Amino acid sequence: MGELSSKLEDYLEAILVVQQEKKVARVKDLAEILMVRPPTVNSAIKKLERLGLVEHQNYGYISLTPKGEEIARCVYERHKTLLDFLVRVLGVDPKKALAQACGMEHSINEFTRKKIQALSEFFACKPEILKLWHQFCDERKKENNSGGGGKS
Amino acid sequence: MGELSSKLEDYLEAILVVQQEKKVARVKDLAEILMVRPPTVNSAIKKLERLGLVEHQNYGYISLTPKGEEIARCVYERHKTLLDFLVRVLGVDPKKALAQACGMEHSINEFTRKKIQALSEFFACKPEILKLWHQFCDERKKENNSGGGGKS
DNA sequence: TTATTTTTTTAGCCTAATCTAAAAATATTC
DNA sequence: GAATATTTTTAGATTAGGCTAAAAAAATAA
Repeated sequence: MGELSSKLEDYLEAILVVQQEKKVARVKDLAEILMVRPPTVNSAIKKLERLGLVEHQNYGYISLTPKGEEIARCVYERHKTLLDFLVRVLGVDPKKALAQACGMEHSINEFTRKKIQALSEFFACKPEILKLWHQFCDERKKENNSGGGGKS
Repeated sequence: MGELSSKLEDYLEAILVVQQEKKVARVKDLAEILMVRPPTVNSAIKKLERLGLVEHQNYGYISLTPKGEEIARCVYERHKTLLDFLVRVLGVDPKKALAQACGMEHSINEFTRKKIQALSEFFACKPEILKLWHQFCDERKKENNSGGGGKS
């Protein structure tokens, strides 16, 4: 009855993502995007079935129950919000941002997610402020590059 | 030779924090702040010892090696940066922010940490912009409160 | 339709991280 | 300094999440 683990959240999210791309999700697809072996997917799916979050008959497709889909969507929203913030506001390299968003997406609550999304939109709506923010970063970079040039 | 798990990072960070508060860290202290039982601390400490990150003689105090302290400081910096950002920029309740920072602190790299810190400082340095950001949030809140008053 | 390939499942093993119960060491109190 | 209390350690169990190897089912090709 406790909280769903972040691993199981990952499986739900992956089912949602695969469904969006290929209509239906299979064990193989989940194994690929989560980078685990098929038997690992199998046992995770069984757990999620017991929890009433996915449906799956043997050798068949995997689908989300309404409750499972709700959770999957929450995780996915957090993922998108964080990725967007990292890339667009903080200027993190998209590949590196992806890994970091995947890590963080299990830790934030809905209040925080909304605030982060609002912050991304704040900068998107106010190009002058976005510019000031970039200038602020550039100045700091310069400061760090001066200071300690060569070896002692 | 792979990466340190986030659990083991937590132990290193906790040793650092306890040392700051009480000069020396003991099993009991770590068990308390990490909310686990003493035998759990014991086996974690043994692993960290094998990895050359802590020093500990039986029934004695626990201390960080230089390498362990370096990692502990990195984790702690990420923790502080995230907590500050959540509370001061996003306005998250400090208690809730703590739990979320503890979750996220294992996922971000140094580039991201610096950027988040810079963003907190950007708002701290520019009170007019901070005000605009708060206004932006307030307006969104109003929009959400209007829209869909009662039940259909 | 039979043979081959692919996918999924089962069975069994492993590691990390936790726990409880009890033993051992250390610290405190009388 | 002996008795008591606290802390740490050991021993052994449990759970989550991963793996490999092999069996079973389904899909594809001949």
